[in-house]
Amino acid sequence: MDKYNHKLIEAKWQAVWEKEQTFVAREEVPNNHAYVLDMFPYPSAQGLHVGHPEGYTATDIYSRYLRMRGVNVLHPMGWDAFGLPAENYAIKTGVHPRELTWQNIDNFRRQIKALGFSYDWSREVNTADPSYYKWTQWLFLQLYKKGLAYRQEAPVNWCPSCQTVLANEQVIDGVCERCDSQVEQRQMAQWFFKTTAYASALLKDLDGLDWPQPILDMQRNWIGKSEGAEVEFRIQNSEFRIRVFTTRLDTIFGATYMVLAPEHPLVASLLENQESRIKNQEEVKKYIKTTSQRTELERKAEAKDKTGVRLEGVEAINPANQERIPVFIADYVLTSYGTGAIMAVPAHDARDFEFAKKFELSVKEVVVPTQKRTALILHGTGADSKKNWYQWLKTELEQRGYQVFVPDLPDSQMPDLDTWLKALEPYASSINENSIIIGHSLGGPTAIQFVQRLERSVGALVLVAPTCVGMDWTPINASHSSEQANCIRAITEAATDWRSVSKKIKHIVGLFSSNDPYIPVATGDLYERNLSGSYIVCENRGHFSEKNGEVTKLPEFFGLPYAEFFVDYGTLINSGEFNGLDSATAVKKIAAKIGAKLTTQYRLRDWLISRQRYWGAPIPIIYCAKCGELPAPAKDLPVELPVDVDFRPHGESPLARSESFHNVKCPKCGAPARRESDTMDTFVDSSWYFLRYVDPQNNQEAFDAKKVKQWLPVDLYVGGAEHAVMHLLYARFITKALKDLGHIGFSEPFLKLRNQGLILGEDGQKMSKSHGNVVNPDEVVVKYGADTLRLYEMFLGPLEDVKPWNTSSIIGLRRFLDRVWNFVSFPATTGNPEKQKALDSPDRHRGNDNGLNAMVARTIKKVTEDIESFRFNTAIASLMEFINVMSSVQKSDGAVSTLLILLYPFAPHITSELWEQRGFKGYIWEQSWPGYDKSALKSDTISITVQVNGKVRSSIQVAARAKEDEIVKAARADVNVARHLAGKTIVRQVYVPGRLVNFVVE
RNA sequence: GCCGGAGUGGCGGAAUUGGUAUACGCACACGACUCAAAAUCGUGCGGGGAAACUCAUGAGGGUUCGAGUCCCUCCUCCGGCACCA
Repeated sequence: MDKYNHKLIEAKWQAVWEKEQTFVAREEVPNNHAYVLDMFPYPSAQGLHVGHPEGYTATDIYSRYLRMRGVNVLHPMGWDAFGLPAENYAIKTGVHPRELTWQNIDNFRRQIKALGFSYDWSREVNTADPSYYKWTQWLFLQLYKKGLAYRQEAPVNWCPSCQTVLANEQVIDGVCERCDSQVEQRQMAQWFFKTTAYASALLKDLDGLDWPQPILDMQRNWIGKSEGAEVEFRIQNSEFRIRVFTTRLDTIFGATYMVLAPEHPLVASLLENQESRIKNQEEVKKYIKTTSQRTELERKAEAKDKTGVRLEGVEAINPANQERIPVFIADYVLTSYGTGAIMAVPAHDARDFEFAKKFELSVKEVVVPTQKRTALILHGTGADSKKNWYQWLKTELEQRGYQVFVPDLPDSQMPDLDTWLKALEPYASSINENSIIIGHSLGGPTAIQFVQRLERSVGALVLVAPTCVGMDWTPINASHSSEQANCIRAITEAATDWRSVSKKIKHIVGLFSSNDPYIPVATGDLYERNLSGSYIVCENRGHFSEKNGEVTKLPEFFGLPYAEFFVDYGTLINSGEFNGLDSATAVKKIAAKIGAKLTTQYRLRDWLISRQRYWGAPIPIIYCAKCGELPAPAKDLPVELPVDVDFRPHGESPLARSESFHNVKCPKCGAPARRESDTMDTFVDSSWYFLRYVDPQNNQEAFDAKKVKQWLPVDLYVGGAEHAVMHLLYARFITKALKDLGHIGFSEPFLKLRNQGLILGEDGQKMSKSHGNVVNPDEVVVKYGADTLRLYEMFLGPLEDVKPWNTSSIIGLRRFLDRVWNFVSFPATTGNPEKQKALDSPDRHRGNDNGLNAMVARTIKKVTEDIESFRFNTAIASLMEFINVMSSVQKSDGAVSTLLILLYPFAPHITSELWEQRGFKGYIWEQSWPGYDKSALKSDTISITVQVNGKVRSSIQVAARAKEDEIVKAARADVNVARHLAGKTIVRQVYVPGRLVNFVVE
């Protein structure tokens, strides 16, 4: 028998498959078929890299497996052949994109075929071929007819380097996805597909898809649904109205100002209109000018710093409470979302709060947490302070929805912390993360000690004027009474202990009079914490003052739970008749009362498909001076790309400079007209290619509806997660549009989606030319063979994980195949008695094994389940175990043929060869997938783990049918177990059937 | 900042979904074969300990007879989104 020669074998079987058309999908087979699809590649000049075969191998394994289960599988491959790189390369070198692309495709096809994938090559498609893009243009016209394709002047993302328009999705951090140049804004007439028309369906139908959760999340995020209401605010003394969209109608009573986007048309109207009497016209105009000059990127960079200008003299009327509120323009409000105007509720929105802080606007709290907020007031010593300030504070807080506790602390002149803390114990259960603890004077240090003992954290701690009348805070000396000394010590220690409680307190507020001489004592660490910005210290700046022990004014923010703003839903306050309602109910009732319309907004925008490039499918539209914009007649399709075109970028479409292309007769009146010179985004090509595969040669229609009905939707789609939003969203959109047009009968193209994870370079970085860490699969195929590469890529780890390539590990998979080769090739005369014994021994391998049959059955089960759930790495591991155990024992033909069949989907060449060499009947791919005898899995004896107090002490062999009491008895008899039980009392025993016994002893 | 995902030997990764942590592979060490090397085969391989044992799944708590797996707090890394009202 020869050695395993992968080169000969792989060439041989690939030729057989090609000659016998083994993998051509059969249309005549009525039922039981599956469509298994890979994301087709862009045929780049670099050729295949090792990332491509990862997904292709996964679908190939699955396809071959399904075929052995009798399923008729459609498994096609093609080329996403239009696109910028070929055109950019052409600009640099002068090689025509078509020439380059066709060359690249040949290279890709050769590389892919060398890996032995079971594609039905008779269905290959190429999106850059006129026979394909004819139907891309047809698709465009279908959408056009339905009003789903439209042309509009729009600000577009313009890449000055690529000289083209980019979709929002193609602008990453303000720079071009492909060339990293800074993207500019330009006004241009552009073609759009109306993806927004399907926003709700695109969102809703995600529910029924078997897709990876992260992809579903990203799509939901991208569509960005928000439910809310549209409300009109009147402008005082004027006919103008400001229409706003809000998701928080429940907070409308807290709307203390309004903001319009600077580009909002109403702003221009107000400026023109004398009646509106904007007093600061110049300032407003200047602001509008500066914002318009700033690029998207600059706006984002300065996002933190809110800017804006008040429209002096303009006031809006809050329809909820008729209050007159100021109106601003500010660029933190975007024209492109909602109505381009907002009602600002600083108490319940972070951005509004920031803006309000900067412009010193009032903050009005109207929603509080539904869970009752609690406050604990710890007064200092002396009845006076109790009487004076806390009564008032209590009332204030109660009006803000708090439940206020004022523990009756022993009223002594000097604090006794232990006694105080004891008195506080009953209140501990009422304190949660929404609570405020207020410590006045000596209540401060007490509060700190109290928090320290709490198990939960606290919302806010407010320290009020930690003074103690008549005491001298200089270091303790002889003049202090012992009580005074204790007092000083308590406060100082509490202040020192600050760090230990700081993590349990979300916000800390210190209220001191500015001339308080004792601040440093109690707040040394407080100031330090202030630097990190997580609390506020209000020195007495009008927020609060304490005169003769009497509080005269509370800071405004005192009413808020602990943060500056509260964004959650809750219960309404300060909202007139709606007080006490929960947010959700309030929205409905307020809407009814003020006549607001409940609506839904989406973040999703229409899909801009125009590209001012050559290498794409021309948009089939004709412009006639008389008849206007007309679709190209169907009989004229395809509108072919002219070959002799100067495709160097000039900022207009290269096609515009091709006379032969550009000049055309009007299909309606025959007068001279011109063609649209833009081409379509390549994502249009790829959003319907899965339909073309079922009928790739059809030149009468895009696809035969019957064939589509037979094969679609796609049963399994595998590709990279980088297509999470764009490609997958566009393909879903096109599918829905085609359904509504009556061309197909389903609304979701891909029922089941799986992602392959990125394969990183050996250095753990993304493979790229610049890192010099790209691995070319060709080298691996030459050295180790396609089967080894396929196995290696699958064995690397879970399909969806990101994982680094490691060339030195490949050898392990090759060794495995060598062992398979030897195992099958050499006659089964030399069984190793030791191994045979081990195999028959019941405790081999985690127990449960009574020999060869069980091993075979277990492997069939494992491999089958793993293929079904895409865990190819562990399937291979179990095949390795199988070989390891069996390679030196007597083997039956049955075991050998089973091994070959199980391995075939992963390594089709070597298994096909061994099947033939061994003299088994037919071809291996004609065999059916093995089932297994469930009873073979069962063993006569089982292994039971014995634990004492949860620690493993032994493992015992018992008969599979042994009863609990027998097993327990056997377990206790075990020497090692007995030793751990000796002299102890068993207080409990846990028996998990078939697995373990645990004795709990004392 | 927000939304996802992940942290297990020197490395890639397993773990029946709460039940013997480290399967399988790489690397490494030793042995056999060989004049020798490679290849192959065999043995060993988380830390500590002579052993009994004991400590280990990013950190700290919790639930449980029992936690890599469940809950809470935190740290780190990766991916996506980002003024979306």
